[in-house]
Amino acid sequence: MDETVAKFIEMGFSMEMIGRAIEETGGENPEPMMILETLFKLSTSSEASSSKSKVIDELIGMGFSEELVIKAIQEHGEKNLEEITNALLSYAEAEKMHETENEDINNNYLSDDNDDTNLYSGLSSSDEENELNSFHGDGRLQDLIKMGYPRKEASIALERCGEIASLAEVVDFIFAAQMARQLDEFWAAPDEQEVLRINEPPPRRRRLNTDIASDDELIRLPNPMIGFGVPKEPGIITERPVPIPSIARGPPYFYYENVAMTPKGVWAKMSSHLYDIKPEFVDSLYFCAAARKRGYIHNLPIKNRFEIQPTPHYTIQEEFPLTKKWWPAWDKRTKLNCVLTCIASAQLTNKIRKRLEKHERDPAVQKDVVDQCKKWNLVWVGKNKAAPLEPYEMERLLGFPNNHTRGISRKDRYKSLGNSFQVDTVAYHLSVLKPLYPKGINVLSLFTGIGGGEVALHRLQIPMKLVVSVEISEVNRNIFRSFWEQTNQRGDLIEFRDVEELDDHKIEGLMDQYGGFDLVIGGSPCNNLAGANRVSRTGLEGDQSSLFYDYCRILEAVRSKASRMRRRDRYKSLGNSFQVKLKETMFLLRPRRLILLEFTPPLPLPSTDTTQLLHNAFCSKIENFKNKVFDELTTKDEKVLEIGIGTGPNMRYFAARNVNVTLLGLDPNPKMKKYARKAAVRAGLNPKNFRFMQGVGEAIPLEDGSVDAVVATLVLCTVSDVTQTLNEIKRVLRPGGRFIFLEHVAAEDGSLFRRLQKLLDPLQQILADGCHLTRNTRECILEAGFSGGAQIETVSMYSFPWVTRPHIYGVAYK
DNA sequence: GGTAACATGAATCTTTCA
DNA sequence: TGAAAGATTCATGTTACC
Repeated sequence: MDETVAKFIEMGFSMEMIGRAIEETGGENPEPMMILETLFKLSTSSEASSSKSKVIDELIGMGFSEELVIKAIQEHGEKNLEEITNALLSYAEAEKMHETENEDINNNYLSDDNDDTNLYSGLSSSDEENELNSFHGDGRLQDLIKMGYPRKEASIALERCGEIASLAEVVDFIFAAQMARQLDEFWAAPDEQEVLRINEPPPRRRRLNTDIASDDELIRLPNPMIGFGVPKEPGIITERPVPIPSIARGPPYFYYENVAMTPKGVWAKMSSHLYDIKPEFVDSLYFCAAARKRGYIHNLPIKNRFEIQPTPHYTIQEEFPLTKKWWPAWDKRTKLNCVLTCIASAQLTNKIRKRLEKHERDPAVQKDVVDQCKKWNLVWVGKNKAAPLEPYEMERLLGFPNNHTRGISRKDRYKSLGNSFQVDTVAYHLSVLKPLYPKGINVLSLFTGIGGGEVALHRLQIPMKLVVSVEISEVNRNIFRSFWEQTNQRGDLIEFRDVEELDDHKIEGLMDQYGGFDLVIGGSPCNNLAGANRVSRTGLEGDQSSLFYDYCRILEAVRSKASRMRRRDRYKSLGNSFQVKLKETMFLLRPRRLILLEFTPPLPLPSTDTTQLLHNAFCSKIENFKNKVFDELTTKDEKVLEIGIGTGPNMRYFAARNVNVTLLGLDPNPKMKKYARKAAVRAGLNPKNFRFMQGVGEAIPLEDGSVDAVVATLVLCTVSDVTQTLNEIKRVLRPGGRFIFLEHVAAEDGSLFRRLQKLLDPLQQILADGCHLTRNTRECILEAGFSGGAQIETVSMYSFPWVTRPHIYGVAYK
């Protein structure tokens, strides 16, 4: 009995409640199941009849202010939870509008001139209505950015909400996503939570219009440009002055680089798109004999950095000793300027030689020559002979191996080197990864160039288990591949030409295959940012430099997927026991009424009475329902495809209809294979008749008309493209074949439940591996064009989580 | 057709000086 | 402190040459 009580405590019930439940159940040794039922009863009723403070606490925990919660309870009574929630949502909406108005007033007040740069200034209510109504077309993203939302959040919201969404809906989505992120942080592992609590900066929901950044918002370059400190200078710090926002902390790490001297406002914009992390500006002249002013936005730790050995020479004369003999005393340079992509002409060398032969002692001539030498980075290679650096000399300055770029044209060598990292500088920053990844690292390298980041990791002796490289220049790809081969790398190198090839699906596939990325490194093109560009220095929106947004897109996809993988692994590391899952579920649910619609633990259940009872209690109630769905299958269905087979929770339903069925299981996650196979064996299916296929519903790897039936239970809520998935299902079905389905769908338009679904949709997508709450799957199926029509029933039942209802089930005929 | 040489500017930051 | 001058800058487009 003590063990049973302990289990109930572990599930989250209080001792007091368990005592009451045992008492009410009666008898000296009541059945655990009976106690459990009483506990649920008590739990549910206690939610409604508990003290006011408990209700307040819970609503505050949902993100509402204490003041509003009390107001709502006073107005609607503490027992009417639905009315209270409805009222709170209305209050929150009104408060948000009020907040917006205040910000507008403040913006106008703070604005020096009342021109049109502020979108809100002078807007009447009808103007606002017009704006809400006219929120369509290509300018939607820009509108949101002008309103102050980060581009990343805005573009995700637009993508998820769809073309016809109103401004209010998209803004609601962003707001809900912010809430979801905060909840996500709540669910972070204990060690992550500890980090989150320290120096948490207040979240910024809205920003000023940054198209024309004010002076306060500009990021100014530091002087000296030493970032968080450099080895040979005093002032190294080990804690960031401005902490990394919680959303960006922890692995996978990222490291973004670009030129320091950009048009005004560019770094502020890049920072705002990379989690508001303040850039670290470093001039490579503190590492080598040439300047290279760069900004780095990264979430790496900064403590215990170290230099790679051997360290480069610190002055021109030490790096290139042969120049000492010819170096005139009046040229005081010890450092070179930035290595650029172009070099001086041979004609300039000739001109300088001729002038010096005639006027060597003329200070004016000397100054002019030094100016030219600085401008073109010339070094003295003979008497009165100042010449540009050779490519191999640039390689040395930049920390690359000798002849790293050999084998391509001289011009391409200069171009590639001029665009590369300074390896020693980057390696200093990346050195903190060495103790973190002693067994190696998985790298996603965007805009790889000639592989400066990878050379740094190699010189740090951090094994690269995997490098996924994206580089558009064939010349650069060849250089990098050559480096990979010459250094006998043992890891896998996967190359992409264009960042656009790397969509979310590919990223997730790679992460599933290799267990995720540890580092996303890259510097997007600076062509439209660089000071040396006199033709098209058009800023971050320029043709090439706008690829920065692809870096952000890909990084976000990687971190989002990693977050889901981490959560999944966390469940596993905790034993993936039913109790753990249930405890989390019960915490989320208010009131505590639930039925698990589809849950089969990936690992065998612990054989305790309580967990088994719980499992039985939840699953028995849905069994009848699922049986009805699967009754559509007959022994004539010899070859059946199940989309999203997961761990195989439906195996017994298949086995009950046709034990000899040939079952094809499709799932994007290859790790599901072993669980699905075990489930098939447990259900009594012949393992030889079961085939697992890794893939997605949008691209089913089967021939046309090759299966008798397709089954999908709770899958269309998760796929990226419902219409495409349905088209694929039609394609692989034989004529007369049937699509059998069970899905949860959006609640009725305009209902409170629908509003809650809309609010919780982003959270659900994060917690439930991309599951959408607001899909109109019924309409999609009806419009999919199944030639034999479709029969669809709608039911409303309690489910897990409770917002995933109502449900539809039925069959569509090809 | 491919490569190399050559001519071209302005934004931004830094330094100087009144 | 602010204006002015000086210094620096992951470049581009055209032409010449092989």
